[in-house]
Amino acid sequence: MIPDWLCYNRSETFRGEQAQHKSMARRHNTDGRPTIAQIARIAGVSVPTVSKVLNGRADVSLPTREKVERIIQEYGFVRNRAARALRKGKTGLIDLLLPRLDDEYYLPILEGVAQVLREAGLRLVLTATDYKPEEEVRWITTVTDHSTDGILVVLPSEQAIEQLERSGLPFVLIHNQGGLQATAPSVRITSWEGGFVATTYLIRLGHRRIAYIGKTAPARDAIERIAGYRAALDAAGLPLLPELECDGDFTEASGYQATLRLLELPEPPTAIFAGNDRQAAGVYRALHERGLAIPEQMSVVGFDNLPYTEIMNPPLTTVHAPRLELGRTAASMLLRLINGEQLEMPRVVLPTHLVERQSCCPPRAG
Amino acid sequence: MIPDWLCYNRSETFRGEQAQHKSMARRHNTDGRPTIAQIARIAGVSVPTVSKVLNGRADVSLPTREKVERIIQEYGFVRNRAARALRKGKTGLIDLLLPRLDDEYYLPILEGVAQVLREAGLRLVLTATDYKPEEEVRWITTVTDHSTDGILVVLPSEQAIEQLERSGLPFVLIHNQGGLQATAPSVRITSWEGGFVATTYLIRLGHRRIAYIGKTAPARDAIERIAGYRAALDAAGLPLLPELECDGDFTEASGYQATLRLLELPEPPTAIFAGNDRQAAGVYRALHERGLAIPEQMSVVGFDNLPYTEIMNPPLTTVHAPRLELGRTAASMLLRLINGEQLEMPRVVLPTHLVERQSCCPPRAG
DNA sequence: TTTCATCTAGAAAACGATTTCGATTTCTTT
DNA sequence: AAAGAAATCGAAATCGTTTTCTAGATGAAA
Repeated sequence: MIPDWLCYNRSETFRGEQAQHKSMARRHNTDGRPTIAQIARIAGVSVPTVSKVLNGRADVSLPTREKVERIIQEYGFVRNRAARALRKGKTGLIDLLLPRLDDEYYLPILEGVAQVLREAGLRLVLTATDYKPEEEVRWITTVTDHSTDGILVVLPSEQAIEQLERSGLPFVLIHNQGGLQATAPSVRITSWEGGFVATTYLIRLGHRRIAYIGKTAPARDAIERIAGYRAALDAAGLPLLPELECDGDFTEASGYQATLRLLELPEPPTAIFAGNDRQAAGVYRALHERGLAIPEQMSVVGFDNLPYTEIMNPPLTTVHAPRLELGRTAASMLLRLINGEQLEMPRVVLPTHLVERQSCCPPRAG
Repeated sequence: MIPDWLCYNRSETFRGEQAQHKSMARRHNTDGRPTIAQIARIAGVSVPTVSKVLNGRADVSLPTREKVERIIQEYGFVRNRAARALRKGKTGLIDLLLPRLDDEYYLPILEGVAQVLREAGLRLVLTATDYKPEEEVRWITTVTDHSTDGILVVLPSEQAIEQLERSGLPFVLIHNQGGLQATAPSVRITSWEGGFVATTYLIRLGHRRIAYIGKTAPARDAIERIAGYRAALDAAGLPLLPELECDGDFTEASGYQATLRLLELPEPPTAIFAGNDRQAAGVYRALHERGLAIPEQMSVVGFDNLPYTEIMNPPLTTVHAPRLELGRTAASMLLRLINGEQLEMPRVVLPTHLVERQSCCPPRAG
């Protein structure tokens, strides 16, 4: 009688174990990791049975299940993801495209995405595009194969969005620059409101001459921030003074330069709303160099709430951009899309809020 | 006569295109993405020929190659990574395990790894372990399946290293805490030397009472830093004063606390070597609060050279930890390991160096 | 004891690519 | 023109898993 551990795939067994040399038989599986077939043979069951045990199917008797589980434990078996992905059409991988990795701004976004994916048992494939749209398109091409189940893109270019829509893969955009009519799922922050609130805060403190830095930054968020600034001045009945709207590309250096120019004005401002925290750091440096006290001689407000704003001297009052939530929300939305669910709110906007610290006070009388 | 586009895999063609319903025929490939078989059929060639074109094999005639390439272009075909990975036994994925993502210290490491992998055409799977060894072990288990070709681990735990060695997968450790006798491939920085150089620099400036903060941080790098500090004092014939070696767990708060205690000493130090930049930020805060001028009344040196040290007031003199190179080097080593090469230098140590800025000067006479 | 429903387990067919190897065809060479 | 070499192409096997579908075994009900 033939023992049942010989019954499965006998021809394969013979060729695999007897007719061929050992070295040939395991050409691929060189690291000696067992496959389902080997586990099955050892346990004296069929391959599907092992698969059923692995996937917690019901149609396996308790003794069989326990035997298989013991052997899986003993041999430290883990299943081959590629084979599983091929068969199931899912890879368990999510792509995240970031403009760059050496910018701490994106770090909480990354962290938020990672948190949600970890909870869902998915893994995160990270790609930096270096702000180059061609790079982005190139990556989306390689990403659009079956290698991931979904894509998150931070600051996507128009072409990237087009390509994503064509690909048919689930995706969610973070900080979408695109036009307001766009329908692609996306998560943004209320930059306009942040600019409005920051400026209004300075106005309430009594400031009348408030400068803004960052007019030349092209990102949509930057445009909204200055729009919020202007709207706040307007709402308070204050004039919009062109000489108080400074160029700035959201770098520390441009904040420094702009501040020096502001200080040379016949009538300098009493407060500066830096478009982001990096520019605020430049503002600080210029003010320190000129020996001006913050906030007594100049109030400063930033935007983003980067970690180091807390340890600036004095700690910077700034608009908090909820970047962790940005990442978490986008990832959650993507998960729902992958699940085939409809998003009741495909375009989410997360609120910003002012974090009051010690870089602002009322202007000096006179 | 039978047209040649019908000749390949006829039975499959019939079942796939005629006998079955459309919905059933493409149960998996729901997004309408073409497969090699479909491209082959359209081009009137066999599946292997398309594969050869895709892989740039030589045994394809120019007209055939061009025809296939045109059709691949036209239909926007991209090959299924899972299938390729299964067959080739390589996934094109590298795992990077980081303690956490919300710590900007690791950012340049991540960037360095990403750079090298991008150049190599590999993709980066990112995982944060949150400093929990169990998490780490859990992840290494799921990672040790065939889903990645290699693993990079930052600050690995002992158990993680053991598990990696058992797995047989190529791996490289970054900031390995382990014993000096360990043979696993790893990349570290010269923390001891950094501590030595920083302290010596202060001694050369004329300081005699130099404090160190960060005695309680358990990481190997922290231990080496204080050892370098002590060695420098020793080499200069200066006494090791226990009251000048402060507790500190490398957080901003502990730098602040330690500084306050140091200032209450009957004879406070004239210089502080903060174990890292975060603690240096706490030192600054305490000194600013007490109205002490940096560097005139207190010299400060940090360690790590985080981005914000440049914009501190005054800019912080600190020891540069080459974190980008840490990432690049580790990734390059891993690539070589994956290629089956032997590493002539499995344990690499990258040099640190002092970055002189404006937080140090000679102590006041008397 | 017979009949029918319920469990279990396995054979075989996918999933989509790559690789090997043999069969043609085409090109040289004598 | 015949023989050998080189170029080109495709049939079939394979990677390791999941899924479907069917065949026995077992149990319960009549």
